[in-house]
Amino acid sequence: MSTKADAPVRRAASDYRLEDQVGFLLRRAYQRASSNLVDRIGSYDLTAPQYATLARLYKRGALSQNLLGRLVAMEPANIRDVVLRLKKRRLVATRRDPTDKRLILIDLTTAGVALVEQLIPIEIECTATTLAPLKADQKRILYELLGRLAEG
Amino acid sequence: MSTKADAPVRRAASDYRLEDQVGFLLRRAYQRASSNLVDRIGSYDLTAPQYATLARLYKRGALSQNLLGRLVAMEPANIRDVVLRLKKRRLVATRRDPTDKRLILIDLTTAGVALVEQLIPIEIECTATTLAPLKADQKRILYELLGRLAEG
DNA sequence: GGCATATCGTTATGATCATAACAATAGATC
DNA sequence: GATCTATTGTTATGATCATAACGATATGCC
Repeated sequence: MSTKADAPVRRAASDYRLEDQVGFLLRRAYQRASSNLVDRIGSYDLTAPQYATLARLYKRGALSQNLLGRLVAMEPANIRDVVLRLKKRRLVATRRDPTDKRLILIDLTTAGVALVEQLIPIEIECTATTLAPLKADQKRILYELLGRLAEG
Repeated sequence: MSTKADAPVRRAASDYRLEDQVGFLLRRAYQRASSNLVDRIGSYDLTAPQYATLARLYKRGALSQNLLGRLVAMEPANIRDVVLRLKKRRLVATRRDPTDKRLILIDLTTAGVALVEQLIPIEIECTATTLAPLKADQKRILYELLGRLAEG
């Protein structure tokens, strides 16, 4: 704890504060949200990106690996690994697209569908927990602002 | 691209949307912010967490590795790796605390100080870029809300 | 048909991330 | 002083992340 004040104020003063940088704030807020989620669905051995992937497939049905990746904001190389892990656990199945040999179509298995339907209410509850410090109208504003940032 | 509409609406309908989950929004917003930063300081071969670490040391002076990690929101195992990389590049130096043999004190080298002072204005400019889609009062509100989320 | 370009998936590399288990030291308590 | 507990740093494991380079397939245009 003791920083041992052997050098008082060695750096040139500056108005700069790390806490004022959005990136840092966003990273910490995401850490919190992610931690909340893992606390709840961790017993299912699922991570946040894995859950997002399953949820996407649940809503949209079969998707090419590449498009699936874009819809969950993951690079091709990353969505590949996630799909591999989900496939190993039989939550997802793959097949080649007959009309476009480049594509790999990903879809939920029966087990995958069952799991997602079990997790969705937990996720909703978890989002509520994360947003608990905010009032209703503040939540709405936050969504609006975050959405604008993400879209750039 | 073509999803090949071979299965219309196979899942039970649900009000759930992935885009409504804060975690997902925060992750995407952080991706954007991080990408903006890397676009600008990438030529220095620095990542966002590495920059944050340097910035902390710049403001606070020498810190124990553990405390440094807490101040940049990184686990002990992770801050260790970051410090090792920065140390390898001579941006940071370490020494043992004489009064508490458990502690490793981290501090910027002369080269580290020079680099931070070069990067700070870039970071500030980068934050401005990320926040460009927002009006002044919206930025203020966003900070307020994100801060509240991060603290829990 | 043939060719340039674009897209898809893979591989490799390196940097975060979180978690658990562990040895060493410090501090508190008696 | 001896012992119990807390903290610090390390190691190991596994999952994201981003980036670049690459072969295979589609698509556009001529």
